[in-house]
Amino acid sequence: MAQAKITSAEVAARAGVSQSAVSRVFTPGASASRKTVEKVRKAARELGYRPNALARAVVSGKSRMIGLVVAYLENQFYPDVLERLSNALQEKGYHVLVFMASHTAGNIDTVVEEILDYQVDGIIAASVALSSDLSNRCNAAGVPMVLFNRSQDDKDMSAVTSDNLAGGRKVAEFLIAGGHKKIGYIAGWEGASTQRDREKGFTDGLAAANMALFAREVGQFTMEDARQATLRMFASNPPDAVFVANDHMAMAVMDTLRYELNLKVPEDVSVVGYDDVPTSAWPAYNLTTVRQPANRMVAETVDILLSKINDKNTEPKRIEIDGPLIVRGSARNPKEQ
Amino acid sequence: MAQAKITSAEVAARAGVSQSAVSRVFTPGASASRKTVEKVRKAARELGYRPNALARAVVSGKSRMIGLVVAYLENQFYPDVLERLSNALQEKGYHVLVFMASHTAGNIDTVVEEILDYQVDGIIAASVALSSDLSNRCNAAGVPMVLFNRSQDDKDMSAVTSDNLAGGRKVAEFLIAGGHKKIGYIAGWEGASTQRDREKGFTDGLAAANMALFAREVGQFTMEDARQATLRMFASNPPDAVFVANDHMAMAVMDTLRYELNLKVPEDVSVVGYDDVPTSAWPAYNLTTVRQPANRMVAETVDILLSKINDKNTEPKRIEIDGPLIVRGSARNPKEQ
DNA sequence: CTGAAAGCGCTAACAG
DNA sequence: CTGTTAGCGCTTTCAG
Repeated sequence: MAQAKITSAEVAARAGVSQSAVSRVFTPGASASRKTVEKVRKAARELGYRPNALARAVVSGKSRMIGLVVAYLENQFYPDVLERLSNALQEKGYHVLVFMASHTAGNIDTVVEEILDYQVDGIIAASVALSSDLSNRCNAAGVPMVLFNRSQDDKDMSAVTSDNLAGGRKVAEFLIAGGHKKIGYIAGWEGASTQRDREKGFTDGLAAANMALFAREVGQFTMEDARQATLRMFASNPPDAVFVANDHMAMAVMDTLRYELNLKVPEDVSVVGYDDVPTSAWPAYNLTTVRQPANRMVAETVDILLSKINDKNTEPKRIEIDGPLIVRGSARNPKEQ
Repeated sequence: MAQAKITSAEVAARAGVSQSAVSRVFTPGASASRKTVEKVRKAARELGYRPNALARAVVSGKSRMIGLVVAYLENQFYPDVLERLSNALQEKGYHVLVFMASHTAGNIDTVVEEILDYQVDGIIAASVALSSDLSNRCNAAGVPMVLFNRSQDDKDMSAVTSDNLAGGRKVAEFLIAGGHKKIGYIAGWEGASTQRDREKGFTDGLAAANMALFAREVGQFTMEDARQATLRMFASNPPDAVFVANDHMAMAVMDTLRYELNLKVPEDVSVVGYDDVPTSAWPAYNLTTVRQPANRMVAETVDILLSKINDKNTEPKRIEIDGPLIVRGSARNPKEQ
């Protein structure tokens, strides 16, 4: 039957020490004599005692929980990131409280309020834009936050992204080197900084070679919108290459090209994506793409967040990590011409 | 600057009522006069007060957090489930504390102990097997647990799965009806109940038609192992159809068949999977598969867990939800012969 | 190093 | 309905 939970007082009684002694034994930085430690550990083991993390949090003001806000897990990049993030944080003794900022479950502002209620030590917002009002609240509550894969103009906000500008430019250079003349772009949701930066880098790269976008459609970062965008683009004036703002959409674009438009990739059209999600390496897609170095991005994110937790006065940091172009088979390769 | 957090006492002072009055106003089931409610709400709004969920949890014994143990998010079925689970729980006022039971971050037993430390109200274990010792600890701690997509012999353990036995049988019948004579099976990790049940249902279905497995290899539920398994199977005695224990592996099998073995699917080999993950519907795979009704499985899981939280004496339940065979193009279709 | 005592912010009887 | 009074389980001074 459900045995009542063991308290430190009970352990203390059994070990013949004070309750605070028990607390010290289970507090990382505290000191106790070898003898006390042994007695307490023994009693604790026999009773099956484990400290109550919540009570500890209430009094110490540190919950060792990190709130993670994430919008949708359909794009493979995010499960991957979630897993890495959770692992990295677990290693540091933190745990992740997940909040889905989906459409159904109330708006994002509500979600962040709820997170704050749980006294998280920090917040990671993955691919969600926050009202500045909200970031103020977090600040007011003294809860550091870092944006993952999004950046905001707000100078006090830490953010980790890949170098989307450079990435977009690399794609342009690659496509130009491949001899493409009619280059199209399928955009993501235009409110996203990643979308804007990738496009900017891309068109800058084009401009550097005196070229401009031959066609442009918006795919909103969803597969269905990307499909529609592809159909529209190829109905009017078909390009010979298309850069798609992320892999998730790029795969929809490839499918649409191949199975609805009967076009060959890369013979008829070159396709390049962004992210390098696991699926992109599958033979069926074999997608040329810019890699977002998830491991390094995660490491930086955790790093910044923990620094800020340990010292609230740490300056906000914006990091852009360079990612390589991964050349596979979905785009004509200049080297092999 | 980081303003100190507001307490109910401060709100009480400003509203000119007692601290407990404030507590009542913010406690769902409690009663307070219209007048008090107004005064308190006003003061709270002005101060930006929100109740501390952790302090509440300590004293009430209810944290309104659910621990979710999940092993790996690479198989798309799980991100999908995680998202649905989190949404469903959020709607009921619960939040999800995620624990990755990965290889790197310590073994699963440790993970569950950590969850328990956070005083979660319940645990959902997705696709992870627990030592019976561990389920005892949860029981002892009075924390209900339900297994998702796994079942265990332990009769006290609630579990929600699809009807894997029936699913496996459907595949056998479908393949037989398709006129296949040499039917192979690529197994998942053999410790998994899903693997065992799917295979059992499948071979039972074969046996009912006086057939037996023509070939069998183990793919461990990973793409690379599945690839190797495929290579082995087709090197020795190639079947004309293969049932793969889940979609994640099935896609690796298809890729291997097409791009390494130069076989056509379904002309040379029929492939059928299990799960119906989003990717399976993509034109590149167009995989015939047994759908696991994630939405219903999630709904049941949440239902069972919350019932048990509200009344610890609720009987454990094992639910198997029937899922349809989704006929697409990766296997020869009897109807079209 | 150790115990006693004072809280952390909140809920839950308990009288009124 | 409301305020007062105890705690929840733990950390953290503070003397010793």
